[in-house]
Amino acid sequence: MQTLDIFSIQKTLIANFTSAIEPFGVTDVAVNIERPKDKSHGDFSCPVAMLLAKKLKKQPLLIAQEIVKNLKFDPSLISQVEVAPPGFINLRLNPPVFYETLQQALKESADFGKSTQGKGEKVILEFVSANPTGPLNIVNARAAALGESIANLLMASGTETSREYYVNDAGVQARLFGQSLIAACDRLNGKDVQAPEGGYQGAYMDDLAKDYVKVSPAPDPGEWGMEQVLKWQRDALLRYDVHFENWYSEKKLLHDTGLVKETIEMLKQKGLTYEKDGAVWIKVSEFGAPKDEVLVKSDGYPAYFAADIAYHLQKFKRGFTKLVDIWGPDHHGHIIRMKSALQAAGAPADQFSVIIAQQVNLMEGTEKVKMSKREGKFVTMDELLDQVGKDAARFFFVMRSANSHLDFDIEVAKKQTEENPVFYIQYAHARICSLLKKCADNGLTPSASAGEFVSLKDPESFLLLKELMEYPQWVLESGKALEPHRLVIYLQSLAANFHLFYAKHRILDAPPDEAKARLALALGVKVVLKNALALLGVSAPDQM
RNA sequence: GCGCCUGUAGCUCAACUGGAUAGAGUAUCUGACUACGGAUCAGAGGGUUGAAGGUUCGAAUCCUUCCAGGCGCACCA
Repeated sequence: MQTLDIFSIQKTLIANFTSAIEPFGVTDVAVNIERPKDKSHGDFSCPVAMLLAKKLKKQPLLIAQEIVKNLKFDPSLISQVEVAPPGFINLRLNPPVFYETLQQALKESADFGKSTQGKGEKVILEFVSANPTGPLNIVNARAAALGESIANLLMASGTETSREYYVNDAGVQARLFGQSLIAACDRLNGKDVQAPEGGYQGAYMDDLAKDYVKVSPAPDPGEWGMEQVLKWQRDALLRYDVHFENWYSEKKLLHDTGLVKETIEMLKQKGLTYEKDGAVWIKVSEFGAPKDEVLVKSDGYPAYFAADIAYHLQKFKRGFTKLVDIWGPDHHGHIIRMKSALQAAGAPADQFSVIIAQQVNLMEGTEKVKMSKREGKFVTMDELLDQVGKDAARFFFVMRSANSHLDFDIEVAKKQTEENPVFYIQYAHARICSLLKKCADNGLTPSASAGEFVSLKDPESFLLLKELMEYPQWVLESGKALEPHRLVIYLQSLAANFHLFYAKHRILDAPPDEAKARLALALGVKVVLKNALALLGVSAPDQM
């Protein structure tokens, strides 16, 4: 018998349905197997009859009944087929299938959930990419948590993925930053100077100045300062358990190599540019952008946009088939511009997508925390980590979809109580660990093979068995959709179902066969809790 | 003015991308250990999915028009 997992089961079912609808002669309908929202409807559901209804101009319910007549299932796989209004065909799995997948989960352990279902694409995920002119802030922290989790999900499903941090170390920023640092040094010496217009000021600049004056001979203030700030950022991200394969320097890799100039030249040759008011413009408005943009400023320097186009074209040239960027809410207007530019340059623009990590409101209870730089109230990622810790921070940021404007309640995140959703899940894990230990002390060990699980017959056990079986699919889908919050929803449900199972069924003093089977189920839950939390960057403690 | 995002239970958010009776957490109220971790479990109340139309077997989801909030619309990055 071949290995039995959620993917192969679904594949089989789709094949079964596809041949069952062949007699209808409709070819352009894709068979789709869903999880019913209401668990009482069964384990799988197929809405294909409703899709056919339109084409055949017949009642979906009647079509569903006809399909069922044509359906031929392997009886060891499917134990029940039902038609439900308005035309769903619902299926139930044969119980041994669940036992089989639990055995699989226990065997694979830390590898359970990994698959090769997502292989084929080569994804580059660019995120955080904050200017190296100051510490990382809250939105950066959100982007970091999202990016890292998405990368983990993609890789777990076999998608080749690279994480990249684009370092904006060129242009006006660098100059301004250097000047600001000099101004800070002057302030150290008692002079009353401000940072230049649009420059950088704040306690961290003064700290930087104190270190800068100690370095001799004095290096270029802009370059030196940015290196220091980058180091802060790296350290903060490391502390946050966020890693990058590559830090891509705008200056070194795009400007110094002449890539930006080449790109501008290429765009010119394609006839995509024109001159106006002493500047070079790119005709992105012909490709969907609301207006044209400046490529080369009238002072002769390339505009930021030019470097950004070069950078993204380069990503394709480096062999990536899919480009995903995570940007802050203030950049959503750039999406259409970038897409237009890529399209104009002849790149596959639909393979470029942007996730907007929406604004974060820091809350303390019902009160909004003022994000005043001067007061320094948790404006930086480091300060947030000091306050709530890595687990809560990572969890809270991926708990909601990137699109929602997030209220981050520091009070709740700090709490070590049931109000805090992280602890609910971690508690389930710790509880299982403690249970396993206690059982081991009493000479009880979990059973390990499918045949020994037959005593798991109650609805609570089946709920868990089913959820365990579905786990690899949740990993795949959350990754594909670039939405880690889906995995959080899954986790909360798994933890809740375990607590329910635990409250209802005794393990230690059950008859040995039952006890060992239940213990195996608990172990399966523990394995998945730990694996899933790891993908989100949250620890799974053995005790709390 | 134009564009993007958001609007769902008192509050914070889901809803597998058009599917079945719109679900969780929290807050409120009520119940459950002489027992493997009560950081838990069970139950109750709570909804015109911002509003009005439209599309179809079927809409929180799609199209149109409004309303409200946020963010963009630089030869800044």
